[in-house]
Amino acid sequence: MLTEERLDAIRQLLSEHGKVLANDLAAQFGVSDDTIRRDLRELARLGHCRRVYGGALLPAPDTGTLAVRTSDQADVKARLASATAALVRDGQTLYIDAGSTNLAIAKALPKDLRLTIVTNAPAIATAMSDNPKHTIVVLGGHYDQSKGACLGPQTIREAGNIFADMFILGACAIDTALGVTALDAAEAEVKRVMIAQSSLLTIAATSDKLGTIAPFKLAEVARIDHLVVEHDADLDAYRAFDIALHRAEN
Amino acid sequence: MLTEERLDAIRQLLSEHGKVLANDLAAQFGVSDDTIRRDLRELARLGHCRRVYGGALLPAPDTGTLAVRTSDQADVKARLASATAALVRDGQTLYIDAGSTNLAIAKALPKDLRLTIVTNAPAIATAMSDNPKHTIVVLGGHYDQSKGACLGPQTIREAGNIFADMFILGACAIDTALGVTALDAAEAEVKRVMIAQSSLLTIAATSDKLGTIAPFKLAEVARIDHLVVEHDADLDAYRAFDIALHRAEN
DNA sequence: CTCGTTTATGCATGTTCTTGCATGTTTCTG
DNA sequence: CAGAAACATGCAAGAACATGCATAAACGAG
Repeated sequence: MLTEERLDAIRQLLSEHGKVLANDLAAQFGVSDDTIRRDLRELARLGHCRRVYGGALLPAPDTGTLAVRTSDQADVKARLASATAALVRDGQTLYIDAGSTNLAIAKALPKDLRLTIVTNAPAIATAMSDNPKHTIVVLGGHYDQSKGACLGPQTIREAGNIFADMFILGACAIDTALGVTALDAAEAEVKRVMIAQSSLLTIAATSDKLGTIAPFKLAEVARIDHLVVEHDADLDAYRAFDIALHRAEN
Repeated sequence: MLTEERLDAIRQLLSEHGKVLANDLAAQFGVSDDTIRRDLRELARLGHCRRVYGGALLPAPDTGTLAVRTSDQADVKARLASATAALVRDGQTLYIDAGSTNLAIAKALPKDLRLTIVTNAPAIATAMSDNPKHTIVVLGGHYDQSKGACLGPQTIREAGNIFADMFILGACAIDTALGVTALDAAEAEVKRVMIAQSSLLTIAATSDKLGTIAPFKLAEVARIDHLVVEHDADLDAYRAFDIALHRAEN
């Protein structure tokens, strides 16, 4: 049996049952556990499954409400947030798009700096503490409830008039070869405009985003100026680029 | 059974029943109490539950920044909200501006009606439960943190393109002789546009708003179509006008 | 056909994760 | 206050895992 056939078969079993066990697959296909694990690793990298101890599950389709996603990995996000917030300088204008990590970053922004914050995520606007040094601009448009963001032509039109010093990009996949990608077409459109209108591109990524791929391309990896990751992330593949790499504290 | 599956199952049981007992879970999944306790500890860390002696409960809904004003007179506002929400008809487009009473109204809107909700209050957009029948449009612009609303020329320009069946006007003073007035100039500008672009004008007012006056005039009292008040409000002065008067239940 | 390269695979090694149990502590209840 | 139940912590066994290396098959160029 060819390797590709086996991968297809695993995809098939996954979509049928929602889960697969590494042991079962090894016995079923007559290969070693190691080979199955390699397969699952590859499938996970392509986003076809989510690896768990003992096998793999179908990728979680937007786990529950926005509130749940926000509280998910709250400690990790808080650490990423404070590391990211440290990159901001007095007087800057920031684009911040949607995502629970970006929400945490917005909350962590230094309160003693004069900042202009432009966002298409209403939750970020409401989360900013009442601070006279912070000017907040909301990009309106059609509000996508599952994303927690305003998307669509009106949002893009409004963003077209605003240039920023830094764009804090959220919720996307990063692969050194294929670049920065997003899961949703409408979301990708807005993010592309924000990238084009910003001097610096900053991404704060939880480890599950690194080395993954999504359908809609946003930018090359080389376009990234600051990459903030968890303390134990593997950054070797990124050192070849001209990117300022930052680790969150443990 | 995979560990991840067990965690998912516990999440499921939690959302169904609102609580879980550690003993029951251990028996149900055929693992030790210790393992269940570890699971609950993990779920609590992720914010999916709140640990209590003997098991776990669903987490208390998080308290935002506007929580103080929102919780003020929460019972009164909830009653006003359900009375106001009853005025809405299927297929309508609604302008809803900022204010804690209006936030309560937005939450109380019937979930089985197709509605288009246009608001300059980001908190209202985020508060709407994920409902495919509701289309939500956010009016962007400069976000006034103390008001919790987008105000200014950009907001007005965007509102200029949208006509609604009803405007639910919030946070203003009402006097039978001097009309409907607002406390803030920028706020008043936006409200005036929304009034001009809406067929019906609805106001839900707590009793402390009746018979008071603020600097910036929005409209004559006769312009009001629906006035929703507390159960014990004195409405005599309003009967001379062609206004549909509604009392919230006690 | 032959040689070098690439790819897939299995195995050995060491690491990490999960789990149950033992121990001691905290919390509830009568 | 006393007993029981629930809990936290440390430990150990086993399963699952990652990694490096060796082997064998597949492949392409000369």
